[in-house]
Amino acid sequence: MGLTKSEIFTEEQNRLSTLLKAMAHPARIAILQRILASNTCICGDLVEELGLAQPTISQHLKELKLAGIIQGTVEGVSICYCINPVTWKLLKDQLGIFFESYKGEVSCC
Amino acid sequence: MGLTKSEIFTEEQNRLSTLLKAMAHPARIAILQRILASNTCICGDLVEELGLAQPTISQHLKELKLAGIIQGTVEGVSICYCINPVTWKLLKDQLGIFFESYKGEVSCC
DNA sequence: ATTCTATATCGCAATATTACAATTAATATA
DNA sequence: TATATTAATTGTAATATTGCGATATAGAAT
Repeated sequence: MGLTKSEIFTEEQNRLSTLLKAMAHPARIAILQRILASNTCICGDLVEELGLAQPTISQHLKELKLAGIIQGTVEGVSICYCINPVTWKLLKDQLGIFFESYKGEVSCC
Repeated sequence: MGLTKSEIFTEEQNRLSTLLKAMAHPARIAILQRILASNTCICGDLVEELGLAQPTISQHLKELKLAGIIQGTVEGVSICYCINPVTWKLLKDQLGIFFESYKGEVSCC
């Protein structure tokens, strides 16, 4: 049916998977890396640097913004994007807990 | 076109996004949480506990296995799944670096 | 006001994902 | 061997994602 049954999962599971999905594309990873590298925000540069058409970049930015991972403000003619610190911390913490909770070595397989 | 242009991205970007995509579904988050909770592996239990049909669960397990996040071995009639420690560490470290690299507060937007 | 520049939006085609019923495969047990 | 039991596979319908050309929008500069 192509439609995720979100009703049967917890809020936490849905929230985390939504955030991961927003990051789960090489172009969006690249965009985030670019933002992380220059801390200061960018935008039109991405089109040249990534090698994807402008509408495609715009769409990826929209998805990241929709998920709350980045935020953008008008900066004259161009638009300045940067990390949304709140979501970033939330995701970082939640992933931290998630990955830390594996205490390997009890191995069964 | 519905087809990601992997050629234009780095190995690292593709690898990371593939792993994130494998995790980016509430059912697969739930499966991982279940495995993390009982360290020892499970399988048929998931069908009852998650409320998804058996083929659906099987498909999600296959995706996690394909990405290398979990591994499974035959255990009599049932199959035992558990975390793949190598990939787990790799993903944990890479995400750690990624999220740590944001030193907020320089704020621009 | 007109024009330029930078982004966003729309619409579409190609492909991918999600979910499941039906079936098959594989192993255990009677 | 026949029969459960468990999980994988196949096929299919519904929906989502990716990418881009064409177009629209908004602000700056002339």
